[in-house]
Amino acid sequence: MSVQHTGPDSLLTPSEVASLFRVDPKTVTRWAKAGKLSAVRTLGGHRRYLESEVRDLLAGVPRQRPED
Amino acid sequence: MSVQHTGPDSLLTPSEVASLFRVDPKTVTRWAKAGKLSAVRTLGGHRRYLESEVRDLLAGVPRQRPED
DNA sequence: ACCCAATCGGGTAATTTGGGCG
DNA sequence: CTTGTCCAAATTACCCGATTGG
Repeated sequence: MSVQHTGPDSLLTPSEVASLFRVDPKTVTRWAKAGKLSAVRTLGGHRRYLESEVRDLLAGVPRQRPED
Repeated sequence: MSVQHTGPDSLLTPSEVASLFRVDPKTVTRWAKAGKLSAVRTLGGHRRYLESEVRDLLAGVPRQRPED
């Protein structure tokens, strides 16, 4: 039996994230490129986003920023 | 004499790998055919993947590529 | 031997990527 | 500076019937 890890990092596709934010998928890509959103890459280069992080962002939770 | 392996060689099914990457199981098959992912074959021809390798790939660890 | 979900194959739509432009 | 759109190329998703796994 395998135990579920503490961090269930379910992934979202670009279009799914885009729909949640009511934005074009390309915009989500820009956020990832800008480091505003962390992304996992498929072996083909497509991005998958952490659902937990997206939910936090949608809820208005500010992302951990490098010290100013 | 020991036949000890250097690492845990637990195997994952195509659908398990697909879930981890949030892709279709067929896509995982293409990765294997493309040599991006090493696969073990069952006697019936079904593929099984190395958990350790999959975890490395998910973490962004580039695969050791055959010499060009 | 039976059941049924999963994984073969192939083929064809739908997404995604990246760059550049407005 | 951020977002939306156009384009071509690459990657991925869904369709089928047949075989395999447990």
